[in-house]
Amino acid sequence: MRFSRLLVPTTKETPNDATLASHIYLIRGGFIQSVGGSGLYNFLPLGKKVLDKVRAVVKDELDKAGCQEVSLSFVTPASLWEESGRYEKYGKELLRFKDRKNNEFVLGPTHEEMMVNLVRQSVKSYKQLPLNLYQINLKFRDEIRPRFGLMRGREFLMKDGYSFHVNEEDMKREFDLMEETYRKIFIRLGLEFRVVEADSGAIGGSGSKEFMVLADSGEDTIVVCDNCDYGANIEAAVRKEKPCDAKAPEADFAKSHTPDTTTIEDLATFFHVDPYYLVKTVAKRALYDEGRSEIVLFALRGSDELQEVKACNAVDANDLVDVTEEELSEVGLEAGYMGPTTAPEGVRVVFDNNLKDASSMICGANEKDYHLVGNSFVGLDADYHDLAAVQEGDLCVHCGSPLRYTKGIEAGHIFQLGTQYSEPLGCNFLDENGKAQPMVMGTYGIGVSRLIAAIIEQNHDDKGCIWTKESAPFDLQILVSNIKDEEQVALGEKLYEAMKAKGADVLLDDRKDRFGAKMKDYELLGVPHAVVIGKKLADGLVEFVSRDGMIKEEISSEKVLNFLMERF
RNA sequence: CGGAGUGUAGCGCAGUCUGGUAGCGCACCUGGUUUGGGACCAGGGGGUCGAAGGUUCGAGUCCUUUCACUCCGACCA
Repeated sequence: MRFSRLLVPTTKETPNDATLASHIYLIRGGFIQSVGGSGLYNFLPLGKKVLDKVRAVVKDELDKAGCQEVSLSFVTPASLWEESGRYEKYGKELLRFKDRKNNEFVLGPTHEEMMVNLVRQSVKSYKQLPLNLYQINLKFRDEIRPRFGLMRGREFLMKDGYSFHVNEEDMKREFDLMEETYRKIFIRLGLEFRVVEADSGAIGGSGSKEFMVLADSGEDTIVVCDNCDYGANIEAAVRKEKPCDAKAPEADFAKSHTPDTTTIEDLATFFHVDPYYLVKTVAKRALYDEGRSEIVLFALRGSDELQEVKACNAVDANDLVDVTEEELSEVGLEAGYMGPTTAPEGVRVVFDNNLKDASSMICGANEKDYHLVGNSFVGLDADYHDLAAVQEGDLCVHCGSPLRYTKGIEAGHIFQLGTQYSEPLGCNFLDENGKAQPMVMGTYGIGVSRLIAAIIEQNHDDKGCIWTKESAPFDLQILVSNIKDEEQVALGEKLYEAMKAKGADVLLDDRKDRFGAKMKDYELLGVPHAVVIGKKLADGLVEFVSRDGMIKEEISSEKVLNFLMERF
């Protein structure tokens, strides 16, 4: 391709809403173009090339692993979502609309229902299983707050795959195969990543893993162990039971007057105890289907923080929202003095696992200005769940080493679904005995357009993009410094034609601009290698540039063709 | 949905308080000079001033309504 013919509107100025490197450079480099803000983007020729290359890697590895590509209708009848029960559960991110006949449709952010529908219509026998089908298509998610360019757009390209099996065991085999396949994809794309245990969220199911591209700008906090390979999203991370060095307070059970002592900090000071021996009681309103909701008290140690996703899962709610003091009063609760043991009738209480058999605890008395001391939960029959967020320094359940936080970009997610969708949607097969059984499913996603952002987040410098080999828009860029110098042009053309003939994807910068402008554009676009044909050609020399580190190497102009032929 | 802002040329912005010819930088077009780090000179094109209504002789500017977008928070593959 000739630069003079290429539509790449590069700019010097950064768009004012862009803060992330990937967002800035993808826009400035003319890869993508914002469509009236709001998380919608056009892919310009260069962006489309990168997208296609990433997509090709994904497809190649999946096909090698035996998956089959399909393409599902983008518009989905709402009835399918009603069948699976997700129509209500999914919330406002699901874009819903009606056609002229007033039938309801959705634009799917993920396509479990559609794929199950496809399979239940065409697969009847165990002989046709297992099956792994995927598509790489646009998805739409009506984000509350789209931002960060391709990282969190509303419309995005995603690979979503679904596998169907006769039993759990075979599904797990496929799940492991997909993990391996995903690893290959991420490695080929040149990414530094970590596979972590995750919460399953709205997709549902159990045993899910996320592929996190490590980057400081990542939106997810992940907990990792440096000693072993344990890694988990903060939403799902577990830790070794936490001991406490501080002495337990000695007190018999009693009601204690504690005016103006409403925070854990105040209480710890007031009683001179470690927060470990205090009960933190967090009230949330849990939202369920059909608009039902209730106030739930989550009790955990004062030294811990509530992990909302865990809490939400513990009560099987669709969502948790904050409650106001007025709402608390209505059910007889007093902010700052809530406790799990004396909660008013009808208020649901969930205990953190860490409180099981705990003693010498201090908690709110559910009465203004009073706390209860000397509580013992030994043998207490209560609703116990893991509710606490793992903190840095907590110990790994596998090897006992300290855990630490890092940031990641979620670029892939694989789930063991089981029969969660096949059962309600009636996706059954006949087994050897002619008995109908629901298929056991797995589901696997990769955010393809998000991967592009992730690649740049991880691979850039202060000048622009540094594409990895398999994601680069071109293999090589040939930069003719002065387009009026016939010798330079002649060599540039010769190399360009020769490399093109060899099958390399080459970009020839034949524009009339000055050297500086061309160089800046090269750095911004981030093609892995360039040949710069400039002033030194008079001395028989050209430069070979590697974008990563901007390493320049002088090469004889006579030998450069051979050099390139060997290298590309 | 809560708080704060912004809508003026493709992009970034001034002009609005105090009503009176629609501006600047970048980008774009023409001609010329220039060609190793985003050049220079000269000339030029491009606007329903987010939308609707109102006040006024006159509205980008004042009033009312409305829409959109951005940022912080909550939330989220």
